[in-house]
Amino acid sequence: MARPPQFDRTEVLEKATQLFWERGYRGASVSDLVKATGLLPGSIYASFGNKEGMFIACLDYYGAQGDALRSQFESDSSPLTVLRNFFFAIVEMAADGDGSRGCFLVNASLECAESDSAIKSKVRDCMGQNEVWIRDQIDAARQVGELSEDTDTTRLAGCLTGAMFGFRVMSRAQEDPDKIRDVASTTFDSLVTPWQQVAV
Amino acid sequence: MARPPQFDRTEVLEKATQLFWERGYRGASVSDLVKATGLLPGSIYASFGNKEGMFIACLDYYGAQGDALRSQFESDSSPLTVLRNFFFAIVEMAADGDGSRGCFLVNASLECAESDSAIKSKVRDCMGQNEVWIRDQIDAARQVGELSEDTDTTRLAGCLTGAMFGFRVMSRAQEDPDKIRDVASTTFDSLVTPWQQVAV
DNA sequence: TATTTATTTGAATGATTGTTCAATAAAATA
DNA sequence: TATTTTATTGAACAATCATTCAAATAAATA
Repeated sequence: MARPPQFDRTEVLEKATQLFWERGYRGASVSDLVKATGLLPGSIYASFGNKEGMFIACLDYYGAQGDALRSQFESDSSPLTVLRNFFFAIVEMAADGDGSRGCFLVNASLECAESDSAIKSKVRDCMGQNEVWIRDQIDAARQVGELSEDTDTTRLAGCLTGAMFGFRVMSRAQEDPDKIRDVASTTFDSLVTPWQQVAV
Repeated sequence: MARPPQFDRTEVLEKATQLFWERGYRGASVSDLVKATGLLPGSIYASFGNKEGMFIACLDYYGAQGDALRSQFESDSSPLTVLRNFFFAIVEMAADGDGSRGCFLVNASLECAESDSAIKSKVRDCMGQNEVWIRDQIDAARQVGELSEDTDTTRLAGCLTGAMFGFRVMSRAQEDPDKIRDVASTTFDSLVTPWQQVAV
């Protein structure tokens, strides 16, 4: 027997995420959030606790979108294709016009020092999930024989994750889209090709 | 016929850079800067114009240290060795205990949106100088025959720069030092080895 | 319809933000 | 030594910051 929230939580998180993504945690004020989401301060604090709580909710929302994106690529086609498709989907997001925002997680990770511990650990969570998924695809590719048995799957996953961080930085730094595509594809091929082999 | 500044500019820039590097542009307040540098607000504004001016001066200072570091590795030994030594010096800085600050330039680039145009362009300047230097070393290595004539030196320089961005992100994200070393060296080798050849 | 519970409102909070400025101090020239 | 020029001082500025809260509102149960 209570009044339900008037606003659509997803819609609010979407708008808040866009704002934080573009301006950063400290660069977006609560009154900016009020303007962007249409919520008044009281509602924000009732629903998210405080500004940090709202930011973490946005990181969560962004992380969940990452989950959705990744699972969208999963299929019964070859694991290496799944991995490649995902990788280059991210490349396109970075190269695209809106890529100048970079990756919300990477941005948040660099903006916040270790003293913002709640934010940092949420960021690490989401990044970790991504890296584990990548390693899972590599493991699967190895198991199917697309990659050599010698493949150090954890290492390769780490390298690809690092490469993705790299071109997301380039995209926020306003690098030429074609250069981002070029660097990303060259790096992907250089890292993966040595372990590739025809399926058994 | 005027009173000279009382403070050592380099000393002040060093302390301010440390602060901005750890906490970010918006995360470090002017009163934090006052505490860290020992300068009072009036002196800061007389010498640097405003907070943004001081931040840009710090980026400049950091960039100049990069110049110094790079030239420190230049020698008459092989260009590829120069490049490798520089690359792994940065790797060690990232893996080291103090690496949790990441790269000041990368941090600044991600924290600031395009609206912070003066900061953005200073960051791009310094990053550009770094990438050009890397390409110069690769060019030299190609000319000496350490790298194949087919080597696309601009592309390789871009890939190595991107890789360095990547592990600097990992270091700010508090990744395990040994993992950073592993990822960095694997990526370097994967990118460079295919073009390497015995000197003519 | 009356009551309960939660949300929304929007003004007000005190703290902190970046910045200014008149007064003071000190070095260098004349 | 007197004068000029700049640096330093540190209090004060208005603006903005994140946050709070009592009142008003609305849905759901009884």
